[in-house]
Amino acid sequence: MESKNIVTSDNACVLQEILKVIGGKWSMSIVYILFSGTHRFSQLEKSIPHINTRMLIKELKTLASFDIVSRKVYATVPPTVEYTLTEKGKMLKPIIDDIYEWGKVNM
Amino acid sequence: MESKNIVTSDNACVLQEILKVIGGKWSMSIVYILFSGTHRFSQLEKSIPHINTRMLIKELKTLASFDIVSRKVYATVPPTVEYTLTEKGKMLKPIIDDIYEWGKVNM
DNA sequence: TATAGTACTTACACATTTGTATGTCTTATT
DNA sequence: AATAAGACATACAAATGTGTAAGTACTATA
Repeated sequence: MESKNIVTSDNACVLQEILKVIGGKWSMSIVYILFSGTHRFSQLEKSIPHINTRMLIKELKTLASFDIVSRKVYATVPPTVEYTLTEKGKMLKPIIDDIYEWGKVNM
Repeated sequence: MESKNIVTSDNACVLQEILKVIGGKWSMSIVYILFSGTHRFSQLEKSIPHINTRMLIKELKTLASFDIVSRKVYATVPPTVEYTLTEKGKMLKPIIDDIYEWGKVNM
């Protein structure tokens, strides 16, 4: 079952879908933070320098829609929301570790 | 030397630099093709469905500027140009393999 | 003389992503 | 009565990315 190193419509599609998840400016930073465990919205905001509210919201929404992170809402006042990586999200770890490794060696 | 899972300005920068390389719509497809060896411009164009000239040129230029691919020009008529992955480029293989793997399992 | 082949370049326009600023909701505190 | 806290939403603008169409250079071939 060797790959033939041809970019077909199929695997190009897969690549481009994945870029929707990890290709954004902030996605990998968010996922990286969540590797260390559940975080609240405000904690994420503090942990990621220079991100703004709108972007954090938007990325979390995207990540949730791809089932990379899960949201848990507590009906407190003011509201509390926790974000946690799903199993699918946790499986991104080798990719992001590799990327970091590559970056450290090559940049 | 455990990482502390904090996105600093430094490592966020690394992530964002890497996205300039692998974050474009076509970059990973090009690199993927080049894993199988040196290709000419026209071969790349044929191997990657739906890419257009301008985008291929532009991505190759970016990849070359990051020293991911190298260009070799032959003074023939019409001109011949060969593109090959550099060592740095070849080191992207585990990343892209992981991404594919993740995609196959999760999408 | 016209056309084809190869590797581009340029100008323009449309689309998507990102950023900035401000507003909303509910209740407790000053 | 005004303010703060937490997690958003909304409107708008600026910045980037992507696509389309056409053109360039040189020479061999029909």
